[in-house]
Amino acid sequence: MLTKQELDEHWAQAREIYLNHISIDCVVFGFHEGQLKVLMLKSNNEEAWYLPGGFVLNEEPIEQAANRILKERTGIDEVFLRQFHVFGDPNRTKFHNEAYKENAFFNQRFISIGYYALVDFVDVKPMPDAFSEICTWRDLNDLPTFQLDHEHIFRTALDTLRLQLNYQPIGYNLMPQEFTMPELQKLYETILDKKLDRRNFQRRILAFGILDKLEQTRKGGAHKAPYLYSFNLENYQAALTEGLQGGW
Amino acid sequence: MLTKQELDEHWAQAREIYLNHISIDCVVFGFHEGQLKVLMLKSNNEEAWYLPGGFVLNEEPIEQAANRILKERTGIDEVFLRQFHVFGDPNRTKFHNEAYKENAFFNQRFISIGYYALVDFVDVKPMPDAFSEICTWRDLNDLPTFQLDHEHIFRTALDTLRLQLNYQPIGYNLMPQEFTMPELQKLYETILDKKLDRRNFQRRILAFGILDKLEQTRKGGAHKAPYLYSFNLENYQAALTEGLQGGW
DNA sequence: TACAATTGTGTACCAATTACACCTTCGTTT
DNA sequence: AAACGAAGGTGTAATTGGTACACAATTGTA
Repeated sequence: MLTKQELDEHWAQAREIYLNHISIDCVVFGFHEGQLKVLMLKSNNEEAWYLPGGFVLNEEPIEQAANRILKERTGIDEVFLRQFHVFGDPNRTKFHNEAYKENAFFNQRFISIGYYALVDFVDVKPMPDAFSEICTWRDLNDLPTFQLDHEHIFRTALDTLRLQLNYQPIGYNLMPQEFTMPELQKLYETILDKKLDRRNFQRRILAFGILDKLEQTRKGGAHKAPYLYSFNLENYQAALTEGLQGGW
Repeated sequence: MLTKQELDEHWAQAREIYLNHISIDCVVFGFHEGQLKVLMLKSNNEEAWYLPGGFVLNEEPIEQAANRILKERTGIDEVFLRQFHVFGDPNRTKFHNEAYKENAFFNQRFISIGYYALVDFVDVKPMPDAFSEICTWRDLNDLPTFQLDHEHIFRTALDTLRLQLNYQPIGYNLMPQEFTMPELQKLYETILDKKLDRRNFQRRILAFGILDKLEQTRKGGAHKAPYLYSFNLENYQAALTEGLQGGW
């Protein structure tokens, strides 16, 4: 944790250590208790929430910068992280610039590269940044007011995720090591915001060949115990690069 | 056309009028005589070709910058133009920086936003920029040596285009007003680099409902005259936003 | 007028998706 | 301990979509 003075010095140097005009914003998706969550921070100054973000060091690849930023807010590394869009409207940080005008670094236009991440909820240790008092998961059904254009960024990420679902396997990054078929289905239903047929979902997802059926079942519920599954990493990776299906 | 001196003055001011560290590169696809083409420029100094590119003015939205750059090289406007990836490796312009080291503006790291465009070949009037002697279409089967990471940028754009083909109608921007079914099929085959069944292609593309069959046929070939089609703009736009098909 | 080449159209077959039903198993209830 | 409710496991018929073909029609040319 940095002191106020160290922070001031950091931002005073920011124009020298970071690339000017470029920022990164991350939409971090997690899944917990049947709900899709997004990691957000609450601004110190106002009743507005924003997405984890940061800047690119002078000699740092942008993918590495995104990873670094993610790690700073979550403590985790080596996660599913993809750029999905660049937000380059000159007015997108107008309000921001006013609020932080005492900070010279923020007094410039930023073009933000949007990344979205899929992470295992339980691995994340949310950590606030220098401008926030709270860093926590927000339920997609109970989203707060967003700062700047972060609602637009979030919405674009969600749309991208839904589209990706059609030709990329997802779940490995969002589910625990072992999970049941109904739990995986709930993930898909939550992302798509749509009910799926239990039997058809199972057949289709199994046909992809990315799951291993385990011997054990999950006892405890007041009903028939479902089988446990885990992802077959080899096939999963293959499906990631190949794409699940073609069109033409 | 600017004189050498005007150019020098322009680049001397570049750090003030353009956002530093940010560039835009465009992969412009055209289709002519059954061949897919990409617009490229040949460097004055070396035997290397590069993609149309440029920079973002201080208060300019990036989409507008991409459009401006495209118009400067082609003369056309209001075309299909989509960002597809950001290239942010710190070494990507290393060679570039050396070659242009007398130009202060180029002596910095650039993160490049990649756009791809689909344009009607005949509308384009290729115009060289300040660093090129030639601006012209290059056949995808006969590509030159690329400068910097432009081969990677081009390849990523082509992969994106192929993927988009699965859930977006394309063709309106690449085909003339009226065209025959075999001509449209050739476009798809060229993009995908794959033969398609004539009859199945026709059934499938017609099922999308984005084509209007015209009364006339195209005479002239030494064979049965094919019907002419045009795109139904209303349905085409709808398909663009809706996506041609879903997965889940 | 016959021919070669190309287009228009149709159909049988297989694969994938959809819409369902029935049985099994778990903890709970009585 | 037997019955029950609720959820999971598995199967199948009907429909849709995709693939692989064949044949007739039309064009300019030989």
